[in-house]
Amino acid sequence: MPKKPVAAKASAPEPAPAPPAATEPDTRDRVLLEAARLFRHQGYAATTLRQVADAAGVKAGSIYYHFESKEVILGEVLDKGMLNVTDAVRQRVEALPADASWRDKIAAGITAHLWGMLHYGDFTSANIRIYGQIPATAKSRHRIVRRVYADYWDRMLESAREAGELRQDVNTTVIRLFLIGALNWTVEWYNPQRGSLQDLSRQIVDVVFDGILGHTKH
Amino acid sequence: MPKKPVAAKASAPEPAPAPPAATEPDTRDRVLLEAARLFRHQGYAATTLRQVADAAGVKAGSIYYHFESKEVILGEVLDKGMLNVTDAVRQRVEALPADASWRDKIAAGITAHLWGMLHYGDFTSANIRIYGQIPATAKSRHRIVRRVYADYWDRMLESAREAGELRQDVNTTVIRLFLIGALNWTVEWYNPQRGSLQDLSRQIVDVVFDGILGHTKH
DNA sequence: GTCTATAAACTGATAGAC
DNA sequence: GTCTATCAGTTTATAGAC
Repeated sequence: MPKKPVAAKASAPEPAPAPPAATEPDTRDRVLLEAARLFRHQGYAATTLRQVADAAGVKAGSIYYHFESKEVILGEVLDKGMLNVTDAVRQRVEALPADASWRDKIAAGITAHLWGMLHYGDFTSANIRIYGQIPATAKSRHRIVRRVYADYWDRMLESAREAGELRQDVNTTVIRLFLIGALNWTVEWYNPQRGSLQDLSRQIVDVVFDGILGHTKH
Repeated sequence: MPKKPVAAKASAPEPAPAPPAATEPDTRDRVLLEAARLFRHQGYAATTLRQVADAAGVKAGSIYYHFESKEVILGEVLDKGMLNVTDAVRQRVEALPADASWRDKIAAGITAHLWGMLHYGDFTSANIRIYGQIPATAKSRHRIVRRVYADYWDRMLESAREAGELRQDVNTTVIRLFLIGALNWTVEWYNPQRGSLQDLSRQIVDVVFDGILGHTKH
């Protein structure tokens, strides 16, 4: 049962690994990609390995060469959805100048979360759609990946509050749950034909910061 | 195949219908209730009619006396989730005094939507969780019920905007999608043990109206 | 690495007794 | 109204050829 190569072994005199260029994904990656797409639109239990195999261009039996079971595929799809968004947010926030305000960091986090959600749509949408519907074992194995991301936001919001950049009369956990929930749901309704992602991000950041009433001033 | 009695027939000299008191739900209602609960936690396709029957205290074959098919059960669960919330919001908004501002109406709508989502949790959560995962036929039959509710909010937000009570630089459709999405997601994270629904409603209305920064003034 | 063939179990739905 | 029994079709996963 081969695993995805993570790094070249130091001692093996192999040829240099091919650059991760715009080459077609191998069977293993195609299975994950199509599984995410099918989990998203049909749910986990409703998706058969025959469907995944068909979409990936192999026969059902061949999947078991790459994955131990259907649940292992599920685990990888869930993790990939969360980790992609986590990485996108981290990179964007940490790319800000050292003197950036917490307001700037939160705005960057919102923009990056939106971009990540929509860019990895099948993985992220599958994640939020089916998380409440999967076997308890898969759920508990994935929970830590979610916790890490929640903690990242909690620290950011708490710091902003301590710096006086956030309102004091609303719980930061409530803000985090409300905000992330709202952002997650965009993947269910955003339509690129009705406006650019950049424009949507601007509107959402404005509403999150200043509300929908609009007679505010900074 | 009996249908749920909707109103007493004018010509039939039947005894007065029993008051809809705190009596146990009949088999048909129990099936709907347990189906909603199982759809919510397992998804539509993953839920077997044997599971629904067991939970409702009957045998699988008996379900077909009350429902034509599994998909008919699905349709009723989906409609019930949306209609319950729609009714709750309508009643609460229309109960306001005649001179209520649009701001008051929107606040009442948010509070009622939250209450409805959480009070009919299995139906509403099943609805938002599985809507993207059901057969196209069931989807299209349910779509109109969703459209009615979206239109109600669009009219309310548009009126508020025309009255100058809403910011002009954000699309009202974006506001509606973002707001309803955020409110829907509360059913996935709200925990009554961490605070009352009343307190949560207050915090959410405040954040939606004035944002998370907090240095605003009216 | 991918295939075919198959095992063992489960599915929605129907027929007919009571 | 509810039951038992059953049909025809699926499902995940395995074994072994190539």
